[in-house]
Amino acid sequence: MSDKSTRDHIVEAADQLFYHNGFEHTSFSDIADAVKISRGNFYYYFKTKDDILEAVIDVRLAKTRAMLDQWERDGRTPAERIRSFIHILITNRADIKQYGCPVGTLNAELAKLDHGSRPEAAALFMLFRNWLCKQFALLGRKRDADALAMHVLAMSQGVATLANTFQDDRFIQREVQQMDDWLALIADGEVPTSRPARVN
Amino acid sequence: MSDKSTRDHIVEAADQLFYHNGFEHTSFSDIADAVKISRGNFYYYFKTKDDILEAVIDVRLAKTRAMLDQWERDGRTPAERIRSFIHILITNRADIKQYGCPVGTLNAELAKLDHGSRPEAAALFMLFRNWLCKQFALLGRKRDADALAMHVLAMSQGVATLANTFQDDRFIQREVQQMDDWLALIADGEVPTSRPARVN
DNA sequence: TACTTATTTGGACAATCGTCCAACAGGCTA
DNA sequence: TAGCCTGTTGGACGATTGTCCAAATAAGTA
Repeated sequence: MSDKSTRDHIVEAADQLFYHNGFEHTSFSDIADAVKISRGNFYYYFKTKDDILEAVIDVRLAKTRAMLDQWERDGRTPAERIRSFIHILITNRADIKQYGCPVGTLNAELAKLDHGSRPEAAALFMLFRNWLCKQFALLGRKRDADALAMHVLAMSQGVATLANTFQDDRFIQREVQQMDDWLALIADGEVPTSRPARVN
Repeated sequence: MSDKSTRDHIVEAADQLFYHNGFEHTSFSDIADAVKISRGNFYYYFKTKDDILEAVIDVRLAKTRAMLDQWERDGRTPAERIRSFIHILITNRADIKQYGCPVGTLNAELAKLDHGSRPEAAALFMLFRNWLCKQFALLGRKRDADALAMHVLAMSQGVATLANTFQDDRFIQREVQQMDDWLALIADGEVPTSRPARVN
């Protein structure tokens, strides 16, 4: 039918450019230059720029699902799996320092543009939220699993935002360390529901 | 010399539009329509769009300084003052739900645009950081005051980002409650330096 | 009153945006 | 070979962008 490589190259380049420079700030010409095709060729694969965004989000959704599945196979305990999530901050710290969190910044931009693909971008967050929720439930925190998932998500977002603004690596390291310690307490059942630890 | 009201109206309208729709997505025409002046009149007060951004940031810096000074006068204890900061999330929850944090989203956008005013936007964050740092020092946490300040900033940013994405009010309420409890522990000297609480 | 300065107007400008298409190249089948 | 399908090209299009200015108006001074 169709040679998928060109379409894939477009989506791949758009994905990176949207992350690095933002969706609106990225033009057709920018993507065309990156893929080294003519500007007119886009219309053969995508009707509008918004269609490219949808394709990019779809790819990100698929990649995220694959990553979460992999973590579920690799991590022997729920705590280990949650730790895998937290440690993306370390793994991707170079990119985060330069461009922030790809999920958070995309959602923030689409909110300002009042863009039609906001729900799909939010689904990206929902993927992590539900996965984390599941892991906390397995940890025996069924009652407040979602609250804990949101808490971890919020921390990660905040750390990414500040690391980006202040261009600070060690801040990431420090906050991840704290989250690891916090997670260990949760895993040991030492933190009361929905409340911070209280010293006896 | 010059009637400042027109200039002030421009900056005021630009401030709001930049927050609601983003800097790049806001055009001269948008601002002109809001202020009800002709598009050409901008050049009398500002040479470029970037100059308007600088003016907007300057106003935000001044307003923020005034707010922090006020909190310092009102709050009788450092803990009360820090609580004032945390509770912006509640006070401004309607705007945060719709547009996110004005400081965080501006910094995120300028980072992607690789904009020249990034440092000035970061100074907006620095204002909060230094003020919080001072309050934690007064609380007797001189050694890790800045780390605690960054931690509070990060939490606030993460909460704002997720509240915006998920359009969730109660999430803000819940996280603020947790931060209040955490702050109370810090104020009572019950949380070890740079580490989460450890149950005996 | 006249003259000067301060402010505002509406449109010109070059560039860029997303969109769209007629023409063309290359490979495959008949 | 001739015809057809799949991909690709480069540029036209109307709209919009930020910038800039000559002219008109308002305000203030002599």
